[in-house]
Amino acid sequence: MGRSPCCDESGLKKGPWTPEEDQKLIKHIKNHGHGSWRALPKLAGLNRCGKSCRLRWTNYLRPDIKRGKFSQEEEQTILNLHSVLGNKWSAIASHLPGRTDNEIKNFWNTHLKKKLIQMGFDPMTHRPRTDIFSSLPHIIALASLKELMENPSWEEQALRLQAEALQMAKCQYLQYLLQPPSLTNINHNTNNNNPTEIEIMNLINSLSSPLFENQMMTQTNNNPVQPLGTDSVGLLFSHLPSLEVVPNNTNTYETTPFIAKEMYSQNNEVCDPNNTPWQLSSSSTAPSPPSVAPPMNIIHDGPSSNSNNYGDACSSSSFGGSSGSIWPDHLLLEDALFHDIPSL
DNA sequence: AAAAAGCGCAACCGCAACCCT
DNA sequence: AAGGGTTGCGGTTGCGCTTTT
Repeated sequence: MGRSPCCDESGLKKGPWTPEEDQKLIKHIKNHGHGSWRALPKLAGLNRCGKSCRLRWTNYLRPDIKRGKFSQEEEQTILNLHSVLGNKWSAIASHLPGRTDNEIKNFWNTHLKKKLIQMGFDPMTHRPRTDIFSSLPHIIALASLKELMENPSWEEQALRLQAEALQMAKCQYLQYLLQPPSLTNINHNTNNNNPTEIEIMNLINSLSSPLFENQMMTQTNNNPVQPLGTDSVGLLFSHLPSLEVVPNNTNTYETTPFIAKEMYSQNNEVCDPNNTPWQLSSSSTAPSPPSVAPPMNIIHDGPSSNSNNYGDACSSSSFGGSSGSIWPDHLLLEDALFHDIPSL
């Protein structure tokens, strides 16, 4: 197919727009709409290519554009959507009224991506980076050095830092073990590296620092904050449901209840405390999605089945299917980002 | 105070999908 | 069905501003 010559055409201005050009473009679109972008520059008296005009309008001049800092809600929405959609900036932007794909892309590249990397997460998979243990000695060394230089009681500090770094790494590894399969990988039913319950229990039991408790305590639904004991772990396994999010188009995505909850509920209504299977669709009687939510159907297939990665763990007799509804929000990256986790 | 480095963001580039004839 | 034109999208660049050295 032929490519449009666009800005390569000689004589057309490139680079930053002047206020005069902006005014011409705004005035023309106000009066005539944009029509054919290719024809617009001539009609509007602009020495620009249509592409440049379209970009300027959609990313900057459009009257409904929301400017300023991204709110924490917006930030979390971007993280959630990115974990499902990847770098589909326009799709993500469609859930954030007033924000452009370009703005979201920039925000991701300059802020969120770095934030994830700093916390030891892979920004593409949203999973903890698997090389955490290999880099641990380096991290500990750096952290210890910093403390040594700043704190007179350096021996104590160095020991404390080492312990905390190890705990943090364990937390991240646990998070990795318990996380749903890659959200961007639809065919994930095979996984030969499932952790055993004993491995996970041992890991949990070995974690005891305030740092760990901060990360691992339940914090939802105004429940009294309780550390996770054996029962909690059982619950945790028995309630890792598999969700299918089916957009109106033909693509199918799988996502976590956390993401769905974020997208469809503002008050934790979706996570039914009675474990009633819930279903959301444009025609259902379930809680209506917020205005930013996409017109999707969500099918909840109940507590985790053997068809997913958690099948073995969930069908285990020792972690029997008790009822409840607590999705381990605290195990998810998106939540962790907003907790007060000390950085090393 | 000046230079260097880092950061944020608007704008550009090129590809691919869509549309129209 | 094929081919050319148009639009949309994601990756990248470059520039101006801010912060650090």
